[in-house]
Amino acid sequence: MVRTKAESQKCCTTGEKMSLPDVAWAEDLAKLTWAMAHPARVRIVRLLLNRTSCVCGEIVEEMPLAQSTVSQHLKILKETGLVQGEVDGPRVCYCINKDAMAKLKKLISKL
Amino acid sequence: MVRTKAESQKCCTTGEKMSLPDVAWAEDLAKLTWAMAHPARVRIVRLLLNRTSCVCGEIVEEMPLAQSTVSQHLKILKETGLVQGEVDGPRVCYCINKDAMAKLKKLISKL
DNA sequence: AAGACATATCGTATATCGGCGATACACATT
DNA sequence: AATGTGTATCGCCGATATACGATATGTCTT
Repeated sequence: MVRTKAESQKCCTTGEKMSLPDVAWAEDLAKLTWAMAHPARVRIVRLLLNRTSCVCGEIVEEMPLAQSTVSQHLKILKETGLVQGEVDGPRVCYCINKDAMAKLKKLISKL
Repeated sequence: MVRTKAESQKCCTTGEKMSLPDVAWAEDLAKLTWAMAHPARVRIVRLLLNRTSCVCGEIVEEMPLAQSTVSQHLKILKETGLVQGEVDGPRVCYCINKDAMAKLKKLISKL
């Protein structure tokens, strides 16, 4: 337990009636944050933001993980919509879905 | 697989050399996002932001979860620093750690 | 000291994650 | 058709998350 007083922030001041935050919204945000809740996925997103795009193989090279593992993480990022994959001949080119990223940033910033 | 072309966003344009994003930073962000990666925890945070503070029991009442489960989620939020608990007599009063929240928002916004 | 109350922790069951190698699949080239 | 290359999926495993009831801990009151 935290037994020390909160130093710079007051606690236990009031208790207004609160409106139940809608569950759907919470699940929405949780889904997005969950996608970013793994260092590998954070790095992948970061990678894709630094470059304009990235072929899957390049991502694998940058990560200390097996190709199949990276592919799994990419799948998760795709499912949450944060990343898009475009088939480019024999390879797949990934890029950030800016709309989804914007949504994540908005939801977090409006917390 | 995603087989459709990304409509409004160009993909596979260039491939600049990228600097490996530091792992520590990724782990930092992943830890914070992981704390928010569950609807129940998102709702708890939301709850604490709406009110200035909240006694544990009130949180339990608002959630469709057992008291022990809520306590577990609170523990996770405390461990990541997003929330602070202050013992107030027989009860515990929780509030948001604004510094940690600011850090989360900053890390996300600077993505 | 004893009881009532609030919260944390323990123990357990189940589900999901995260990792890998092996394999399947898709596309391009020969 | 056959081969090669790049990527996705499968099957498996250990580790961890999630949920709960039961119990322990701690704090007020009587």
